[in-house]
Amino acid sequence: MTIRTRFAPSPTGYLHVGGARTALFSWLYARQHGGTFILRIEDTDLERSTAESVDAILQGMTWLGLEYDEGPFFQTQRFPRYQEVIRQMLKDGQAYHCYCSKERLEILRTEQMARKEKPRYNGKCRQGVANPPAGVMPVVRFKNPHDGVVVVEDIIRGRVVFQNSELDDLIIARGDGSPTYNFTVVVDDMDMNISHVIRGDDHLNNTPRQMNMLKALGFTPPVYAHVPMILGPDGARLSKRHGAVSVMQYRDDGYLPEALLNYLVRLGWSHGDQEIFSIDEMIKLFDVTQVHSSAAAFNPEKLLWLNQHYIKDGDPKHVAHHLSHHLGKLGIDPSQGPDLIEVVKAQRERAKTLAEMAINSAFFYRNFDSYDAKDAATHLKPEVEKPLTQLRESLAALPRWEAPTIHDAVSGVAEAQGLKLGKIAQPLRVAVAGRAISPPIDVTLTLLGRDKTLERLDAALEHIRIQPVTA
RNA sequence: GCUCCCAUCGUCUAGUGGCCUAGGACGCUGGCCUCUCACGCCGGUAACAGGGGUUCGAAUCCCCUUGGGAGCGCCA
Repeated sequence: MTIRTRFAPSPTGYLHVGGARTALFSWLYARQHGGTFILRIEDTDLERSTAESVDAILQGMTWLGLEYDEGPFFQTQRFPRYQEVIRQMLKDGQAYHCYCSKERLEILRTEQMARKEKPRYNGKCRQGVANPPAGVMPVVRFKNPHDGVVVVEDIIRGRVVFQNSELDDLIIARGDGSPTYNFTVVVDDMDMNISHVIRGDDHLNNTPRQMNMLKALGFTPPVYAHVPMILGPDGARLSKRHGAVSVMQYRDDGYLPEALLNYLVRLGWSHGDQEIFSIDEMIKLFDVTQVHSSAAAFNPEKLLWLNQHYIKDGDPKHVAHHLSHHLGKLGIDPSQGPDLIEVVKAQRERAKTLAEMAINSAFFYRNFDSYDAKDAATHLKPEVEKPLTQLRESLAALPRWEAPTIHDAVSGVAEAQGLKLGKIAQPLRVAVAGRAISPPIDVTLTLLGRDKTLERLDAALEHIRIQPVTA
């Protein structure tokens, strides 16, 4: 059997982490079986769908690396096909026109709720309407069976049984003739030969209706896998008020796509005690049937930890590639300064995000505007003028500008002055980096280069001389 | 309200009847390392929602309660 999975977002917003997770699961499933992954844009809601959202979703998929083999297909371009199926169903008596007004339906719903019943269409027009009211564009409803049950053999939920008596005749075409969601899904899954539908469990209740329509059309339903939703850290359904839910927001905040993917794959699924999964490992080890049936809460701290891990252990070249995007946002051109890959190697252990790393690395590429006030007050004091002056001479005289010789020079001056290394390294650090945070001082100076180092040392000495002696 | 789904540390999870005085990870926290910030290393904190069964034996199976979630649209 050929495996064909699909991701079918509606373009009414950005790609959010919940969607990204179901997309990942579908993609993984297709990849591990040598199958096909299809992207389908469900834009039948003309009111809410936007081209910007389509772009945002495509962009998110690309950034995550979830490449699709077919698509993107747009449902709005398949209207003729839906009309064709609707006509056929009407003709075969599997669907019928309904002239009930929205108002009447609303009253019906209210009455049913008052009677503590599940609100549903009562089938008024099901047997045909003798005198269709003039000027009313009827909707088309699917004739759902009255009796029997629909059994969903969900590969992550297990067997779920629905009574047909609980289901009503859903609308498959609006008054204006446009098809509705539950219907287009059925036609598309059928036409696209989808073998496995992996989607959010908010669709579990739609499944029996879809299966009934598939059956009416003579098509064997695909295998279903309903993955639980993602909850916010507070246990409520994940939403915008929980902060970042957009995939692209994570890019902008300095996350690596592999970190997000790794975080998402471990949400509701595990492989023993393993926490770190490369894409290849995910493809090899992921098992949809083992996905938890309970909802999982999104934990930003753990994502951050994973991001740090990938920054720290990832290929420096790869990290540098993504870092340059963030340096660019700071107005920095990484080609004007030390080799970015070397900067990454120096900084990788001290940043949880690329945005943070960019800020921490800015001083390599441009002069800082001012010293961190607290760090300057602590370290750029009159008593370091002498050691720093001596250090300046020592550094200026070095035959070669490389880490070991720089280190020897710094510790040599410290020793000569009877100071611990930190007593000289810290002022030096503030002098060149603007604050008391940087990679090891010898590495920092090596990357910064001799000219800038001496230049900034001179500026620091000047700063020490002109500051008021009251301190 | 009705239907469906779910329930192990704060969070993600291991666990599929004895290996569990419940393991790992994030977080938090004590210590070590140290030129800063970090990384790393060692240690600590903390859970089977409650009640009934089944069984020689239950976190694991069944039922009930409670608590969460989803659906019930001419939205997807």
